[in-house]
Amino acid sequence: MGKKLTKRSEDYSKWYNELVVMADLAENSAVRGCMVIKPYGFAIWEKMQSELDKMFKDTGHQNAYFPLFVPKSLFEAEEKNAEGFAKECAVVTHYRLKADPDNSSKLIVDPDAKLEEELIVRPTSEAIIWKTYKNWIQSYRDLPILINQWANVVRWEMRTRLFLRTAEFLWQEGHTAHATKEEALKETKLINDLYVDFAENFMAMPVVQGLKSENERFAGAEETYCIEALMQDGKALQAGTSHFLGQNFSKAFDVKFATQSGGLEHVWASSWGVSSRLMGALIMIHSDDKGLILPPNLSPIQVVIIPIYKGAEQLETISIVVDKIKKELADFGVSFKYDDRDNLKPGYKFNEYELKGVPIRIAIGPRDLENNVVELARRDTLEKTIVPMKDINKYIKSTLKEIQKNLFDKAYNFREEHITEVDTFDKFKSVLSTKGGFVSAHWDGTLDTEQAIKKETKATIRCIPFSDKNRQGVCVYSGKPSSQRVLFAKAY
RNA sequence: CGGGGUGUAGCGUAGCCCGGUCAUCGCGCCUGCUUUGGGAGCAGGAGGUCGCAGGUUCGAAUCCUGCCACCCCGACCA
Repeated sequence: MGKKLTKRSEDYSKWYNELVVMADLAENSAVRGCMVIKPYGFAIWEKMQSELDKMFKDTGHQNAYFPLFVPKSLFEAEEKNAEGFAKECAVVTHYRLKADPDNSSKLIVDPDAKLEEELIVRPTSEAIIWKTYKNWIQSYRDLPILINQWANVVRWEMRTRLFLRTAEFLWQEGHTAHATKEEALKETKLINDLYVDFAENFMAMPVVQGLKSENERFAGAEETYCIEALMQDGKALQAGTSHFLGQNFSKAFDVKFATQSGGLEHVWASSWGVSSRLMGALIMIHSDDKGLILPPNLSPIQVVIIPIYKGAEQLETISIVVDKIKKELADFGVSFKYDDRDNLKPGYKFNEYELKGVPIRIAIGPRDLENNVVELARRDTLEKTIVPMKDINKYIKSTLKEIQKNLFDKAYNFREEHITEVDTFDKFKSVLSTKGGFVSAHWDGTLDTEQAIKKETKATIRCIPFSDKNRQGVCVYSGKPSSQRVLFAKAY
């Protein structure tokens, strides 16, 4: 913290490190690719968590918690799911350590403490949750089950990237069970819409909403709905997914229910999640050369107040006025911080809160006291305004809204400028290599074409958008007929 | 797992080619005084297994071998 940022880094991992949330990596492979979330970073996550949690509960969901460990046999039950994750699992094989007989200061794994069955550290919880649901569901009266879990999961990725792909990450995972296919599909779509709402209205991050291609789909899913965002460097980021699981898991775990008419059927399911990756997205989508820019709706501190003074006496005079402002802000539901640390100069604090992305700064000094005004500065435009003391609340209320909107509009315009429709493969390649962003192109719907394009350009199908449907054309690669444009991009 | 790079104080680094007062500099930290409207100044001070383990040598941050971690590019992926 406190290091001067002179230019945007191409390397976002480094960028994060410079910012407020830092990963301190231990020096051994056991915690390879894990991150430490520092207090300010975690405050952002908590804010995101609490807003999302509210949205889940408003739509009838409940929180629960399931174990970290999944016995291997359970994991095997759903083949596709197991296949999808088998290559990247942390596995517990022993339950005890003992002193090394050759070196008493060292510990070794006790070979006598080998587990009869290995435990998988959950990469996702479908298996253990469906094992549990089997006992919870007998009748249509037990349905639907609408459960969400806030948890950590572990995926032993070959290559990690801070925030975007860490070995351990925080997320929420929803797992729902329904009596009918229609209901499960409706739930899948409901959450997809909810994620759009959260991304756009809280994160100020415009997203494209649509379906994943079969190739990009979650292994155990019949259909994967996604939201896809575009970062400032022109790369796409999958921001949240919602899966229609059909009866895959209920069949794998034999979860049947008695229907109203006396039949016995497998239940229908959905699962969905967003992760701490969203923090990475939030940083990447709004930051500028001065540091983070947080949308007011998610900023742990919306307003920071910085006193400018000489000597304890002046500080005291200012603090009395600030007390009044603090009270008004609190009544107003605005979160704020009064930074009266004496060992740092105002200029230092200005830069610190700009680095942290606090939306509005109030500076107040003797000159302002005389004129009964304060200086307000907004982080997104860096504009400063002198505001009469009595208008502070009004100004702050409207400015917080304006900043939220401005951030969204800015990101939206950038996104729109970076969706390029192309009709030839040459154009496809040149847009990708020069301008970046989403390339909107016709696709014949085959896996072969998708993989050939990926091999040649590194671009994948990010999303088959819900908008932009039913436009006839020919596939940009194969020339075969196509009924819809899809979005390609290089992705994180 | 393949290809490239890096590892020196809390952070960022110089030194490595050509072994020998080379452990350098900046930020940060501690003490004191002066400062405070855009990252304070001066003076003094603390802080290091030079990634780890071997080897070569009279002598290794520097050369050799092995290992580990991190970063970038692939494969894989939220």
